Amino acid sequence: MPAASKAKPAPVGRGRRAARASGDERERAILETAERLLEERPLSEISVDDLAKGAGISRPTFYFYFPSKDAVVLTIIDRLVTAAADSREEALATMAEGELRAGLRQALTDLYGAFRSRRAVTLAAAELRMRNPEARELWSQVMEGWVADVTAVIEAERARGAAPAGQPARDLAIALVQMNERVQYAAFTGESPSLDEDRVIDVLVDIWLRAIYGTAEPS
Amino acid sequence: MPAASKAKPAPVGRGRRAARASGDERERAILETAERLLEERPLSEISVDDLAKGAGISRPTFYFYFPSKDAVVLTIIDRLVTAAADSREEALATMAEGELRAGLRQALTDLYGAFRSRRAVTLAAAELRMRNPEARELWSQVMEGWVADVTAVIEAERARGAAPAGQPARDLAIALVQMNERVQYAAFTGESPSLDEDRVIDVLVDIWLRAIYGTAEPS
DNA sequence: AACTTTATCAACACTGTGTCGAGAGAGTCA
DNA sequence: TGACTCTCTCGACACAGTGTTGATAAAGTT
Repeated sequence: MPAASKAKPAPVGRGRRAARASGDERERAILETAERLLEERPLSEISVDDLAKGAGISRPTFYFYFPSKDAVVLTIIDRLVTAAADSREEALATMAEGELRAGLRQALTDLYGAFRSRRAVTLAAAELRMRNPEARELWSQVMEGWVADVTAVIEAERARGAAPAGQPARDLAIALVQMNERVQYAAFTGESPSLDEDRVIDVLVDIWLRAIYGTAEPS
Repeated sequence: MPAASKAKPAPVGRGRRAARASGDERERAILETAERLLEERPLSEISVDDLAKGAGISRPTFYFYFPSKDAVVLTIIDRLVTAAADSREEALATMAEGELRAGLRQALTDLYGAFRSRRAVTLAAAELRMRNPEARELWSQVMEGWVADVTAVIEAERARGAAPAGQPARDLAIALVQMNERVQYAAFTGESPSLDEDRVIDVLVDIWLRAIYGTAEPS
């Protein structure tokens, strides 16, 4: 007996049907085609037919594997989001007690790297979020997780007297996390104005440190 | 002679054809219909037929007035953007020398108000920007203007010794302006996480002041 | 009255989505 | 072996939306 045949816990699937046997191959082909095409052009300019053709099947057959174009992208985003969540947790873990400042830079660098390495998917996620509630929900969870962790860090730093009081920690965290999202997105698209890719981290870290540890007075 | 008939300097028009005589009325009806429908649902769920019906004309007749749905929205955005630019200039003008800190709060408040009062249009602009180069360009100009002014303010404050040195003023300005855009957008949609509408200004002003005037050390 | 301009829309061509129903091929089992 | 059941495939269809064409009406001009 080859390997898994019944022992496949239904890949949960962002609304897509469970896969089986030889069909796995097709499914992978569709996902790979989608990732490839997203490197070339925006999601809105990719049709179901493009995905089907790229995977070597007809358009109706595509619908055997995924209920829509959005579902394909959602599956891809799901992976990115999982990877990003791991990056975040790991980064914040190594950032325990004491050297928070250096740890923060590391955390922002790792997270930035996670999205930059999948730039095309990140941009597709932003596009899909505009019109797809499921994509919105998925992204929302990433942001919530990130905000929750940052809030905890800020509160801990304030509690041990390392950071001065100020706006509610969660409010501060929301604004900072959203700043990162927008600044990174702009750097990826290269729109103008935007930060050069190699300036992003320095600028963001500086603002984070000042927002968390600084006051509004020059020293 | 009624009034203007030939003496109409062709309203430049975001790609739309010049209007005339009784057609002006229709054109206005289309724009008003668009604004009204945008209060109800996202741009992607509004069709050319919806706009035509709302203005009391057939779909082909719509194309006599505007070349596409996007052109209608672009015209609307153009007005918002012009109003926002005025807000910005005015706010920064009253913010001359000295009381920069209070002026900054006023400037952010005014700009926030300009977009909040046209929430539906602001959200449509964000949506259109994703897939329309002209909308991107238009938005880009607003951001550039804003960044240029903020850069000048930061440099002036540093020059007179009121603000400490730090990241290049323009880089700082880009990140701060983009933070505002994202935080305001999130507050408008009410996505989660997002700041409560009445917390937005306090939080943003605090971060701006710390980023510009503060250092990364608690006082 | 002939002519021009503005304004209107039915009918068409086209692109893209998603569904239906008729199979083909592979595996099961009686 | 032959009936049965899966998985997988796709031609043909129905639909929704965009944008164009060409015929025509109504109003203004000469």
